[in-house]
Amino acid sequence: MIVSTKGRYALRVMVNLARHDGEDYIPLKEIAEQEGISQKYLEAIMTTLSKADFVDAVHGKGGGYRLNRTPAEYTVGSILKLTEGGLTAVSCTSQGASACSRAECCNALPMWEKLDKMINDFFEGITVADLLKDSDKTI
Amino acid sequence: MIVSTKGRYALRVMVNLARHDGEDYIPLKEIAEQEGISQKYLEAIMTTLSKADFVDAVHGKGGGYRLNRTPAEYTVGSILKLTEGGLTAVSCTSQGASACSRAECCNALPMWEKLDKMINDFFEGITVADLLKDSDKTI
DNA sequence: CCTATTACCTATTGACAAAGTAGGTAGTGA
DNA sequence: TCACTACCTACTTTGTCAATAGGTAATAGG
Repeated sequence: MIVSTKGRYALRVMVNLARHDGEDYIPLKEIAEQEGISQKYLEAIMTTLSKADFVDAVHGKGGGYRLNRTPAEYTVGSILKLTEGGLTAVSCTSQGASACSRAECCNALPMWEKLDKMINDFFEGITVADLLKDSDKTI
Repeated sequence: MIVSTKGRYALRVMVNLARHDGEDYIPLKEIAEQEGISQKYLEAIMTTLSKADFVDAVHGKGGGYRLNRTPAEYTVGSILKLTEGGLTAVSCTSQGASACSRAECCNALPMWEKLDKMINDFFEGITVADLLKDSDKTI
Protein backbone atom coordinates (compact mmCIF):
# COMPACT_ATOMS: atom_id res chain seq x y z
CA MET A 1 0.00 0.00 0.00
CA ILE A 2 1.65 3.14 -1.19
CA VAL A 3 -0.85 5.50 0.45
CA SER A 4 -2.07 4.80 3.97
CA THR A 5 -5.05 6.27 5.78
CA LYS A 6 -2.91 9.12 7.01
CA GLY A 7 -2.43 10.44 3.52
CA ARG A 8 -5.95 9.68 2.40
CA TYR A 9 -7.47 11.36 5.45
CA ALA A 10 -5.26 14.39 4.86
CA LEU A 11 -6.54 14.64 1.32
CA ARG A 12 -10.13 14.41 2.44
CA VAL A 13 -9.62 17.10 5.03
CA MET A 14 -8.02 19.40 2.51
CA VAL A 15 -10.90 18.90 0.12
CA ASN A 16 -13.33 19.45 2.95
CA LEU A 17 -11.64 22.70 3.90
CA ALA A 18 -11.59 23.73 0.27
CA ARG A 19 -15.37 23.53 0.20
CA HIS A 20 -15.46 26.16 2.94
CA ASP A 21 -13.01 28.28 1.01
CA GLY A 22 -12.59 31.78 2.42
CA GLU A 23 -14.91 31.09 5.29
CA ASP A 24 -14.17 31.09 8.95
CA TYR A 25 -12.03 28.59 10.76
CA ILE A 26 -13.48 25.11 10.93
CA PRO A 27 -12.93 23.20 14.18
CA LEU A 28 -11.41 19.75 13.94
CA LYS A 29 -14.39 18.23 15.69
CA GLU A 30 -16.65 19.29 12.87
CA ILE A 31 -14.38 17.95 10.15
CA ALA A 32 -13.96 14.63 11.93
CA GLU A 33 -17.72 14.20 12.24
CA GLN A 34 -18.39 15.10 8.64
CA GLU A 35 -15.70 12.79 7.35
CA GLY A 36 -16.31 9.99 9.83
CA ILE A 37 -12.73 9.99 11.01
CA SER A 38 -11.56 9.44 14.58
CA GLN A 39 -11.14 12.88 16.09
CA LYS A 40 -8.03 11.97 18.04
CA TYR A 41 -6.37 10.35 15.09
CA LEU A 42 -7.11 13.34 12.94
CA GLU A 43 -5.43 15.62 15.44
CA ALA A 44 -2.00 14.28 14.61
CA ILE A 45 -2.62 14.71 10.91
CA MET A 46 -3.85 18.26 11.29
CA THR A 47 -0.86 19.17 13.41
CA THR A 48 1.40 17.91 10.64
CA LEU A 49 -0.44 20.00 8.08
CA SER A 50 -0.34 23.01 10.35
CA LYS A 51 3.36 22.75 11.12
CA ALA A 52 4.15 22.55 7.44
CA ASP A 53 2.10 25.69 6.96
CA PHE A 54 -0.42 24.01 4.71
CA VAL A 55 -3.23 25.35 6.88
CA ASP A 56 -3.76 28.15 9.36
CA ALA A 57 -4.71 27.08 12.86
CA VAL A 58 -6.32 29.22 15.51
CA HIS A 59 -6.93 28.23 19.12
CA GLY A 60 -9.94 28.99 21.25
CA LYS A 61 -13.58 29.63 20.56
CA GLY A 62 -14.30 30.34 16.93
CA GLY A 63 -10.97 28.78 16.11
CA GLY A 64 -10.07 25.81 13.98
CA TYR A 65 -8.39 25.28 10.63
CA ARG A 66 -8.47 27.11 7.35
CA LEU A 67 -6.68 26.79 4.04
CA ASN A 68 -3.72 29.02 3.45
CA ARG A 69 -3.90 29.32 -0.30
CA THR A 70 -6.34 28.57 -3.07
CA PRO A 71 -7.18 24.87 -3.62
CA ALA A 72 -5.40 24.96 -6.97
CA GLU A 73 -2.15 25.74 -5.20
CA TYR A 74 -2.04 22.43 -3.32
CA THR A 75 -0.85 19.48 -5.33
CA VAL A 76 -1.92 16.04 -4.18
CA GLY A 77 1.75 15.09 -4.32
CA SER A 78 2.80 17.72 -1.81
CA ILE A 79 0.12 16.62 0.65
CA LEU A 80 0.91 12.93 0.33
CA LYS A 81 4.66 13.46 0.55
CA LEU A 82 4.20 15.45 3.72
CA THR A 83 1.84 13.10 5.51
CA GLU A 84 3.25 9.82 4.24
CA GLY A 85 6.83 10.91 4.50
CA GLY A 86 7.53 10.10 0.88
CA LEU A 87 5.90 8.27 -1.97
CA THR A 88 8.36 5.59 -3.03
CA ALA A 89 6.81 2.35 -4.23
CA VAL A 90 9.81 0.22 -3.29
CA SER A 91 12.22 0.44 -0.38
CA CYS A 92 15.13 0.23 -2.82
CA THR A 93 14.58 3.80 -3.89
CA SER A 94 13.65 5.44 -0.59
CA GLN A 95 16.56 7.49 0.62
CA GLY A 96 15.90 6.52 4.22
CA ALA A 97 16.62 2.86 3.55
CA SER A 98 20.15 1.68 3.82
CA ALA A 99 21.57 1.53 0.33
CA CYS A 100 21.05 -1.86 -1.25
CA SER A 101 24.32 -3.70 -1.64
CA ARG A 102 23.23 -4.85 -5.07
CA ALA A 103 22.35 -1.42 -6.37
CA GLU A 104 25.37 -1.43 -8.66
CA CYS A 105 24.35 -4.52 -10.56
CA CYS A 106 20.61 -4.56 -9.91
CA ASN A 107 18.82 -4.82 -13.22
CA ALA A 108 15.51 -3.81 -11.72
CA LEU A 109 16.65 -0.54 -10.19
CA PRO A 110 16.09 1.57 -13.32
CA MET A 111 12.56 0.24 -13.42
CA TRP A 112 11.85 1.26 -9.83
CA GLU A 113 13.26 4.70 -10.45
CA LYS A 114 11.13 5.14 -13.53
CA LEU A 115 8.07 4.03 -11.57
CA ASP A 116 8.80 6.49 -8.78
CA LYS A 117 9.10 9.31 -11.26
CA MET A 118 5.85 8.32 -12.93
CA ILE A 119 3.96 8.21 -9.65
CA ASN A 120 5.47 11.49 -8.56
CA ASP A 121 4.52 13.21 -11.79
CA PHE A 122 1.04 11.78 -11.53
CA PHE A 123 0.38 13.19 -8.08
CA GLU A 124 2.08 16.49 -8.78
CA GLY A 125 -0.26 16.95 -11.72
CA ILE A 126 -3.39 16.87 -9.58
CA THR A 127 -4.50 19.62 -7.22
CA VAL A 128 -7.09 19.86 -4.50
CA ALA A 129 -9.11 22.00 -6.88
CA ASP A 130 -9.18 19.12 -9.35
CA LEU A 131 -10.53 16.76 -6.72
CA LEU A 132 -13.18 19.28 -5.78
CA LYS A 133 -14.19 19.61 -9.40
CA ASP A 134 -14.52 15.84 -9.79
CA SER A 135 -16.96 15.61 -6.93
CA ASP A 136 -19.08 18.40 -8.40
CA LYS A 137 -19.14 16.54 -11.67
CA THR A 138 -20.44 13.30 -10.19
CA ILE A 139 -22.98 15.05 -8.01
CA MET B 1 5.43 0.09 -0.11
CA ILE B 2 3.69 -1.25 -3.12
CA VAL B 3 6.22 -4.02 -3.80
CA SER B 4 7.64 -6.02 -0.89
CA THR B 5 10.66 -8.31 -0.85
CA LYS B 6 8.48 -11.19 -1.92
CA GLY B 7 7.81 -9.63 -5.30
CA ARG B 8 11.31 -8.27 -5.69
CA TYR B 9 12.90 -11.62 -4.86
CA ALA B 10 10.59 -13.32 -7.32
CA LEU B 11 11.71 -10.93 -10.03
CA ARG B 12 15.36 -11.55 -9.26
CA VAL B 13 14.87 -15.29 -9.35
CA MET B 14 13.11 -15.10 -12.69
CA VAL B 15 15.90 -13.00 -14.13
CA ASN B 16 18.42 -15.41 -12.66
CA LEU B 17 16.68 -18.36 -14.25
CA ALA B 18 16.45 -16.47 -17.51
CA ARG B 19 20.25 -16.24 -17.59
CA HIS B 20 20.37 -20.05 -17.58
CA ASP B 21 17.79 -20.13 -20.34
CA GLY B 22 17.27 -23.57 -21.82
CA GLU B 23 19.74 -25.17 -19.48
CA ASP B 24 19.15 -27.83 -16.89
CA TYR B 25 17.17 -27.43 -13.74
CA ILE B 26 18.72 -25.09 -11.18
CA PRO B 27 18.36 -26.10 -7.52
CA LEU B 28 16.91 -23.54 -5.16
CA LYS B 29 20.00 -23.69 -2.98
CA GLU B 30 22.12 -22.39 -5.82
CA ILE B 31 19.80 -19.53 -6.63
CA ALA B 32 19.54 -18.50 -2.99
CA GLU B 33 23.30 -18.39 -2.66
CA GLN B 34 23.81 -16.43 -5.85
CA GLU B 35 21.17 -13.90 -4.95
CA GLY B 36 21.95 -13.74 -1.25
CA ILE B 37 18.41 -14.60 -0.27
CA SER B 38 17.39 -16.79 2.67
CA GLN B 39 16.95 -20.30 1.29
CA LYS B 40 13.93 -21.10 3.42
CA TYR B 41 12.21 -17.86 2.63
CA LEU B 42 12.78 -18.36 -1.05
CA GLU B 43 11.14 -21.78 -0.87
CA ALA B 44 7.72 -20.28 -0.31
CA ILE B 45 8.18 -17.91 -3.22
CA MET B 46 9.32 -20.65 -5.56
CA THR B 47 6.38 -22.82 -4.60
CA THR B 48 4.06 -19.97 -5.50
CA LEU B 49 5.74 -19.57 -8.87
CA SER B 50 5.64 -23.30 -9.44
CA LYS B 51 1.97 -23.69 -8.54
CA ALA B 52 1.04 -20.92 -10.92
CA ASP B 53 2.99 -22.74 -13.59
CA PHE B 54 5.46 -19.95 -14.06
CA VAL B 55 8.32 -22.41 -13.68
CA ASP B 56 8.86 -26.15 -13.99
CA ALA B 57 9.97 -27.90 -10.83
CA VAL B 58 11.61 -31.30 -10.58
CA HIS B 59 12.37 -33.18 -7.37
CA GLY B 60 15.44 -35.21 -6.54
CA LYS B 61 19.03 -35.14 -7.65
CA GLY B 62 19.58 -33.10 -10.77
CA GLY B 63 16.26 -31.39 -10.08
CA GLY B 64 15.42 -27.77 -9.40
CA TYR B 65 13.62 -25.04 -11.26
CA ARG B 66 13.51 -23.94 -14.85
CA LEU B 67 11.61 -21.35 -16.86
CA ASN B 68 8.57 -22.50 -18.71
CA ARG B 69 8.57 -20.02 -21.54
CA THR B 70 10.93 -17.49 -23.03
CA PRO B 71 11.85 -14.53 -20.82
CA ALA B 72 9.92 -12.20 -23.12
CA GLU B 73 6.73 -14.05 -22.29
CA TYR B 74 6.80 -13.07 -18.60
CA THR B 75 5.60 -9.60 -17.82
CA VAL B 76 6.80 -8.03 -14.62
CA GLY B 77 3.16 -7.30 -13.86
CA SER B 78 2.16 -10.94 -13.93
CA ILE B 79 4.98 -11.90 -11.58
CA LEU B 80 4.26 -9.11 -9.12
CA LYS B 81 0.52 -9.68 -9.15
CA LEU B 82 1.07 -13.33 -8.40
CA THR B 83 3.57 -12.96 -5.58
CA GLU B 84 2.21 -9.78 -4.04
CA GLY B 85 -1.39 -10.79 -4.44
CA GLY B 86 -2.23 -7.66 -6.38
CA LEU B 87 -0.70 -4.33 -7.13
CA THR B 88 -3.14 -1.75 -5.82
CA ALA B 89 -1.60 1.38 -4.39
CA VAL B 90 -4.51 2.10 -2.08
CA SER B 91 -6.76 -0.22 -0.11
CA CYS B 92 -9.80 1.64 -1.48
CA THR B 93 -9.37 -0.07 -4.82
CA SER B 94 -8.31 -3.55 -3.78
CA GLN B 95 -11.18 -5.91 -4.30
CA GLY B 96 -10.39 -7.83 -1.13
CA ALA B 97 -11.06 -4.85 1.08
CA SER B 98 -14.58 -4.28 2.27
CA ALA B 99 -16.11 -1.69 0.01
CA CYS B 100 -15.59 1.79 1.34
CA SER B 101 -18.85 3.28 2.52
CA ARG B 102 -17.90 6.55 0.93
CA ALA B 103 -17.14 5.13 -2.47
CA GLU B 104 -20.26 6.74 -3.92
CA CYS B 105 -19.28 10.27 -3.05
CA CYS B 106 -15.52 9.92 -2.74
CA ASN B 107 -13.89 12.52 -4.93
CA ALA B 108 -10.54 10.82 -4.77
CA LEU B 109 -11.67 7.42 -6.01
CA PRO B 110 -11.32 8.23 -9.73
CA MET B 111 -7.77 9.31 -9.01
CA TRP B 112 -6.90 6.03 -7.28
CA GLU B 113 -8.40 4.06 -10.12
CA LYS B 114 -6.44 6.01 -12.65
CA LEU B 115 -3.29 5.43 -10.65
CA ASP B 116 -3.91 1.71 -10.46
CA LYS B 117 -4.39 1.54 -14.18
CA MET B 118 -1.22 3.49 -14.78
CA ILE B 119 0.84 1.24 -12.52
CA ASN B 120 -0.68 -1.85 -14.04
CA ASP B 121 0.08 -0.70 -17.57
CA PHE B 122 3.60 0.17 -16.54
CA PHE B 123 4.40 -3.27 -15.19
CA GLU B 124 2.60 -5.10 -17.94
CA GLY B 125 4.79 -3.29 -20.43
CA ILE B 126 8.02 -4.71 -19.04
CA THR B 127 9.16 -8.31 -19.41
CA VAL B 128 11.86 -10.39 -17.83
CA ALA B 129 13.72 -10.15 -21.12
CA ASP B 130 13.75 -6.37 -20.77
CA LEU B 131 15.27 -6.60 -17.32
CA LEU B 132 17.90 -8.98 -18.60
CA LYS B 133 18.73 -6.60 -21.43
CA ASP B 134 19.14 -3.69 -19.03
CA SER B 135 21.72 -5.53 -17.02
CA ASP B 136 23.67 -6.36 -20.16
CA LYS B 137 23.61 -2.71 -21.06
CA THR B 138 25.07 -1.55 -17.79
CA ILE B 139 27.69 -4.26 -17.73
C1' DC C 1 15.98 -51.42 -2.47
C1' DC C 2 18.58 -47.67 -0.13
C1' DT C 3 20.31 -43.17 0.23
C1' DA C 4 21.24 -38.58 -0.97
C1' DT C 5 19.14 -34.85 -3.02
C1' DT C 6 15.63 -31.93 -3.96
C1' DA C 7 11.00 -29.75 -3.89
C1' DC C 8 7.00 -29.08 -0.92
C1' DC C 9 4.13 -28.36 3.41
C1' DT C 10 2.70 -26.51 8.14
C1' DA C 11 3.55 -23.93 11.90
C1' DT C 12 5.97 -20.33 14.68
C1' DT C 13 8.72 -16.33 15.77
C1' DG C 14 10.35 -11.48 15.97
C1' DA C 15 10.24 -6.96 14.36
C1' DC C 16 7.91 -3.22 12.99
C1' DA C 17 4.52 0.06 11.49
C1' DA C 18 -0.15 1.48 10.98
C1' DA C 19 -4.32 2.88 13.26
C1' DG C 20 -6.46 4.38 16.92
C1' DT C 21 -6.90 5.66 22.16
C1' DA C 22 -6.12 8.27 26.43
C1' DG C 23 -5.16 12.08 29.12
C1' DG C 24 -3.04 16.20 29.78
C1' DT C 25 -1.15 21.24 28.46
C1' DA C 26 -1.44 25.74 26.36
C1' DG C 27 -3.43 29.34 23.82
C1' DT C 28 -7.73 32.35 22.72
C1' DG C 29 -12.31 34.63 22.49
C1' DA C 30 -16.57 35.88 25.04
C1' DT D 1 -12.84 33.24 34.50
C1' DC D 2 -14.76 29.82 31.54
C1' DA D 3 -15.67 27.30 27.61
C1' DC D 4 -13.52 26.07 23.59
C1' DT D 5 -9.94 24.73 20.71
C1' DA D 6 -5.35 23.30 19.07
C1' DC D 7 -1.26 20.87 20.55
C1' DC D 8 1.69 17.34 22.94
C1' DT D 9 3.33 12.71 24.84
C1' DA D 10 2.61 8.21 25.56
C1' DC D 11 0.26 3.82 25.10
C1' DT D 12 -2.35 -0.18 23.06
C1' DT D 13 -3.90 -2.93 19.61
C1' DT D 14 -3.71 -5.13 15.40
C1' DG D 15 -1.76 -6.98 11.50
C1' DT D 16 1.70 -7.95 8.09
C1' DC D 17 6.29 -8.76 6.54
C1' DA D 18 10.39 -11.38 6.76
C1' DA D 19 12.47 -15.12 8.28
C1' DT D 20 13.05 -19.64 10.80
C1' DA D 21 12.26 -24.47 12.09
C1' DG D 22 11.20 -29.00 11.33
C1' DG D 23 9.05 -32.08 8.94
C1' DT D 24 7.01 -34.98 4.34
C1' DA D 25 6.99 -36.49 -0.53
C1' DA D 26 9.17 -37.32 -4.90
C1' DT D 27 13.17 -38.62 -7.81
C1' DA D 28 17.89 -40.05 -9.55
C1' DG D 29 22.00 -42.85 -8.83
C1' DG D 30 24.22 -46.77 -6.79
